Amino acid sequence: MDNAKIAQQLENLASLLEFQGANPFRLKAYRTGAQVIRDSAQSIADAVASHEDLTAWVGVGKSVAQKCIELVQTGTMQQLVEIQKEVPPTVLDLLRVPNLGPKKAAVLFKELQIENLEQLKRACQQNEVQKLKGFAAKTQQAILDGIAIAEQANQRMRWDQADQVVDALRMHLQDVPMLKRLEFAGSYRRGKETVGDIDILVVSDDHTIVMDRLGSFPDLASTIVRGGTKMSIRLENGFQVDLRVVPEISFGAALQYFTGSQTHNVELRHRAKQQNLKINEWGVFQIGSPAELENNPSLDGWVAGKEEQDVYQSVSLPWIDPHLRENREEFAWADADQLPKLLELEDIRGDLHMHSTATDGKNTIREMIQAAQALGLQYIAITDHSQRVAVAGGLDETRLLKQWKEIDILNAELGTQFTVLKSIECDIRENGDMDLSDDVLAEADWVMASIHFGIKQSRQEITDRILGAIEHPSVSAISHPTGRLLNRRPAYEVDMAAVISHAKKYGKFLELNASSKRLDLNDIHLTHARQAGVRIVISTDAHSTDGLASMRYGIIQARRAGLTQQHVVNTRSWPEIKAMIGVPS
DNA sequence: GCCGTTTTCGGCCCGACTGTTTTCAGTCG
Repeated sequence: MDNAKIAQQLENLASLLEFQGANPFRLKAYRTGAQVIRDSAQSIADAVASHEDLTAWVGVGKSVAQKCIELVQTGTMQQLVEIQKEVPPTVLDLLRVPNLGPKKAAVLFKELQIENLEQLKRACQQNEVQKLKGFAAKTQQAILDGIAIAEQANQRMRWDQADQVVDALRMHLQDVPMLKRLEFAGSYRRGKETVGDIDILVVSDDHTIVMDRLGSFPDLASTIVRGGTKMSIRLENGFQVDLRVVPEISFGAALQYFTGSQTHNVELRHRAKQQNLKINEWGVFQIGSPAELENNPSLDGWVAGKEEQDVYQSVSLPWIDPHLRENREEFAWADADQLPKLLELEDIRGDLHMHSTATDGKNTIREMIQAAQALGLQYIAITDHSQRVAVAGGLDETRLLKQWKEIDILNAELGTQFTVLKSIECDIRENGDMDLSDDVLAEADWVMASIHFGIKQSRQEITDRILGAIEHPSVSAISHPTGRLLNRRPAYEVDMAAVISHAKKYGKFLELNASSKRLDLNDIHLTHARQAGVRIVISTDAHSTDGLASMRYGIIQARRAGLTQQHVVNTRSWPEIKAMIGVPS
């Protein structure tokens, strides 16, 4: 059982206990434990096998440790099994309904035996819900509205989709009269691969005019709440947009607060408290000061809040990049004054994964070269599909060798200014064989190996296929190593810890596929690769000249994993990369 | 349930908004 599964079980346990009204701090403890376990590069299963003391991990105490041991050794958690006899797991669906939290859901379960969305909907329609104490007509209607939202796709947006919504909102809001500052916060600003809602932060002396403008956004479906400083709307596509209007003196504190993540903020405020300070969205305050009592930044006791870096500075921390704010390593780095200089788009010198019209790409090699040159790149690899990918017109050896002759001619034309690598995205067949002969692969400049078929195989089979490819002398990198498609297809079963250690041993690279639909590896796997010393290649997998712009999505993902220029191979010249392939890192 | 450079007990981040209320609980972020 891997860390993610263990974390999921702990979270389920916390949610079901919450339903039963358990001590909130106990739930917090389980959820903290789950996050620590999910983020850790070390396998819990391995730690249990070697009788390691799990309570040495901060956030894991006696109880969570015992549950981990039980899960690893037996595959189940008795306490979870027991509680599921009392509370059916389907009740967790109820918690996805906006306006319905654990307290109200528990009442509905207890009083009306409601276990799922279908039963809840019927109870509302039959006016059973509004008869309950603490519920009334408005609450019943709010639940009914919420069910419709929960039944909708209810997915998080991919970051690139959120980016488009943000652009539209910015265009709509930026010329509001008397608008002093406008910023987008939340998981969008943290660059998370998917975004749950959009958070807008505004400084203006006139709250009404800003909120009225948001209320006229063309894609608006409904206004959820509107108060003095806060407004929430729902868009036609179901997504929520939150607006906060704050005074100029509070902008930094509010930006920090609404950027999150929640666990990052909890840690920051915890540190503030130890220094007799309190941080909220209005600023940093001396505890017990008049301003703290009044929440009025103009009074004494206000310490900081105008700029985000002032907030961090007030608790003796350097400004921390939003991409790192997940309460993983950033505070330890900040304490040691070792925050990394994160990778930037300008650091990238080449793109080592793209397709041409020879297979399923939309542009010719010459067009891809021109587009790459326009972006300032020094080299590209044309990595068309191999023959196994028949639907894409994958290349057999004859066609591949012909393409390489074409590339020779182009390189002769280009001179020393730009280099096109003779490459291939070679499939790892279901039986573990490479899709092209060793002789042909040996002639390539650059070989990426990837899995497109047999993705339902067992964890062991898929892992073995990838480990075999890593060992192949001609393979340089494994592309989109987990095969996931965001919001569409989960990762296939693969032992990433084994892949990472094998890549290290054989000096091969792992790809961060920058396509906004993939972003594969994810931030956690990238972090583990960095910690293990495995080098990463970030590439676009472009199927057209436009696709080359996807590099920026990969940069954000890499930054979230704390990657710097030195962790990423294609920040180097091609000859430097070539010298690194197959050299254990 | 977890934690500790004030603590092995006593605290655990913090505030806005809504609805059902006579002063606050629930939900959300």
